[in-house]
Amino acid sequence: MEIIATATSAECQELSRSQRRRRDDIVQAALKVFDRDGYEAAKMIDIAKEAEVAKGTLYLYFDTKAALLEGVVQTAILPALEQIGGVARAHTGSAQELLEHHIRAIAARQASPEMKMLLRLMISAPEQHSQLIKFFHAHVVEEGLELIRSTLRKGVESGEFRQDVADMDPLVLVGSHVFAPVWHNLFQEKGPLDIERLVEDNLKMIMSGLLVRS
Amino acid sequence: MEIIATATSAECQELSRSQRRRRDDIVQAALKVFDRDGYEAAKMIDIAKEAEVAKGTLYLYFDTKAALLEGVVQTAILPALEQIGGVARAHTGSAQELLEHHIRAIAARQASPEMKMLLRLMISAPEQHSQLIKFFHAHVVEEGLELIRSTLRKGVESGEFRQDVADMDPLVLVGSHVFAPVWHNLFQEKGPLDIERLVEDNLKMIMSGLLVRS
DNA sequence: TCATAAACTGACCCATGGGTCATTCATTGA
DNA sequence: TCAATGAATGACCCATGGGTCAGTTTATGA
Repeated sequence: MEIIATATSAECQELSRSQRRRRDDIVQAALKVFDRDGYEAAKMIDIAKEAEVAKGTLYLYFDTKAALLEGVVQTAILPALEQIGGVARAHTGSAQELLEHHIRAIAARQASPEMKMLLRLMISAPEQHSQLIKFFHAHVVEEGLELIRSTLRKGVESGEFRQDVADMDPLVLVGSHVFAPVWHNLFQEKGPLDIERLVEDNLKMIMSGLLVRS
Repeated sequence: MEIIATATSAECQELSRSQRRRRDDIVQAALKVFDRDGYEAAKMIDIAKEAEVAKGTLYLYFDTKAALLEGVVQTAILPALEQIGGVARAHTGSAQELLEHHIRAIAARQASPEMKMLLRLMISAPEQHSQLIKFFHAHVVEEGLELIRSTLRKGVESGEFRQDVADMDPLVLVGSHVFAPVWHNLFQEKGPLDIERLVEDNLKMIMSGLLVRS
């Protein structure tokens, strides 16, 4: 699994328009089947049927099943995971506002179907997808946590947050949101998480805690 | 996957002492291999080697690979998931104390290696383990959340917590802890979660929020 | 229209691993 | 010591599914 692959073997160079379309059909089909069955259980023949091509055709565009997965991650997953930062440095309002913005963004991102699939993929076979996990840790987890961490510091400096907040593990602020992909994988049928409500409740607690003001 | 199985086929009736030991060897070996490789990728021959028996011997004690998994879950997993309730009704202190107690208990439970394995198992093949997932949802997730919910109500009634806390989604109070099994599956090598610290930070935020007192 | 190449097909190959069972080994009791 | 019982073995069977490639169809362009 080469995440930042520099175009290997089958998917080299420029492809013609029709080739590009075909490739995209296959990627979309694979995304659907991988998501439905999981990577291990997904059968190449099913992906072929879904894409309405013969099995052999898959191998004209991707050398192996693993390469196809890589194509899916690169084409359909990673683009959805682009930065939420940027807003951070430009932002001029209160730390509280900024924190709220970040938490909403993280909650929305974690609720996406891509996250659901990614989580299943990574947990099912961590050894095989160690590169993907590394990428995910660096660009989703750490980046997200660091965003919050810096916002907490900012809030302490501006006097909005208590001193000890600066050393707080940022995970406690988004734990219920990063849990969403797990929920979607296991309990989707029990009714989906009400993300909106979760965010509101979380923000309420973050800002005020539970206790009545003494 | 029959979780509350009433002794099917192979594992019927009383077993002799030596048989019981053998069975337990196999369960322990299976637990180890399932945990290491995941259920799908785990090979019966590897479990046999781990238990220091021949492959055929496994089938004297368990009819199928799935039955072996069931044996593992029943023997090694479920007993570790026994109730955290009970304390609830007996407890006489403040709701705040009770809430803290529950959160510590939940955090500890979620940090266990059994949870790590269970999560992987369920996410890898939700269709096959729907019974297990149902059990897990009812006896771990819902029971845990209900415990918190009732404590929140108690705190509102006693005047410790704000009114609106009663309607809060309890997941926001334990999100970072139920995320622990995911972390352990994916990022163990990046250093384990500092559960103690996470609990302390979480409790601090739950009770006081982040803001300076106005 | 026809030659050439590129895209596509699906029957086939074969490694893998769950499950079987004829045979061997160990234990027990007379 | 010697059946007789049952536990244990591992070579074997076979379904599955990833990957191949000789043959077929479609597109191109002179």
